[in-house]
Amino acid sequence: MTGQRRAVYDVLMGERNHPTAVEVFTKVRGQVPNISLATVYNCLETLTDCGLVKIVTHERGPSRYCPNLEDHAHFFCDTCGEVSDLPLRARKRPQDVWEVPANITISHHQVAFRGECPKCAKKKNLKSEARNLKSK
Amino acid sequence: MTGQRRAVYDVLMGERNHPTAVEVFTKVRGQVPNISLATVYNCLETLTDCGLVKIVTHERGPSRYCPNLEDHAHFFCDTCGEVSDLPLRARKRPQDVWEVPANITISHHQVAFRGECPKCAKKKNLKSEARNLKSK
DNA sequence: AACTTAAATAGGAATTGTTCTTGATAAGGT
DNA sequence: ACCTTATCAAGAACAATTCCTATTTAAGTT
Repeated sequence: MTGQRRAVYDVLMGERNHPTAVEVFTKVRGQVPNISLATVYNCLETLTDCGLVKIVTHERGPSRYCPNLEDHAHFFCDTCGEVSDLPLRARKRPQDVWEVPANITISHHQVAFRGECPKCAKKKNLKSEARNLKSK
Repeated sequence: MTGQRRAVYDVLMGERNHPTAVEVFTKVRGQVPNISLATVYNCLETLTDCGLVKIVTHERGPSRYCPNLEDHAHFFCDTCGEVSDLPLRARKRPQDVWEVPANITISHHQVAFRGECPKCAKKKNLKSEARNLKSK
C-alpha cells in the first residue's frame, strides 16, 4: 500500500458517489499534487484486484469505482446521472429471478437499474405545476 | 426500413450470438458489399431506437446487439467469451431481490452474470485428467 | 552504508470502440 | 421534373483506457 494507493482509496471512501477515474484524479491531486492519471488507473486496478474496491460500468459511460463491498446493485438516474447502491435482500439470490442452467458456474454478477431518482421526479413536478399556474 | 437496415437486422436474427458492431459489419458485407462501419452503427442505433434490438454492454468490452426482445439477463463466459440469454422466471421481478426504494421509478434494468460455461468447464476437466494420467 | 533487484510512478504516445462531419446519393411529396 | 429530407460512405475526431519508457522509490543483500 503506497502513498498514491492510500490517497486514491481515501478519496473513494471519502465521497461514495461512484466517481469516475478522472473525478478521482482531480480529487486526489489535492493530496498528491503531481500524481498522473495513469497512476490513478493503476491504483484503481490494484485496489480492485485486492478486492477493496468494485468497478462499476454502465452502458458506454466511463467506469466508476465503489468501495462498498456488500453485494448490491446500482441505480442510475437518467436525469441527473446520480448513482446509488441498492442492497441485496436477505436470503435472496439473483438466480431466484433468472433461470441459470445448473451446469454453468456463476462467479460474479452486475445489476444495473435505470430510471428517475426522487429528487428529479420532484423537480419535474414543480415545473409542471408552475406551467399549470401560468396557463390559467 | 432501408436495404442496409434490413441487412443488419437479418444478420442479427440469423446468428443470435450477440455480435459486436464489427462482427455485424463483416457479416453484412456479404450482402451489402460496400456498406460502411458507420452505417452499421447507425442502423444498429435506429433499430434499438425502434425497439427491435437491444444493446448489451459488458464491462469495457465493445457493445453487443441482441434481437431477443423478451426480458432476460445475459451470461458471459470468462473463458471463451460466449454470451447467452437467461430468461426471467415467471412472475418474478428484479425488485424481488434488490431493495428498490418506493419513490424511485425504474424504467430499465440490465443484468449480467459472469462465470464459466459448461463447454469450458468440460474442456478444463479433460485437461486436468490428462495431466493426472501423465504424472502417474 | 553501498549495491542490486524489483516494483511503482509520471508523462506521454498509442489503441480501441464509437461518434461526428461532410459531401454525395437516393427517396418521397408536390 | 423539382424540391425537400433522410440516408449513406468515407474518413476524421473523440473519449476512455491502456501501453511504453525512463525515472524514482523501496526492499533486500552483502
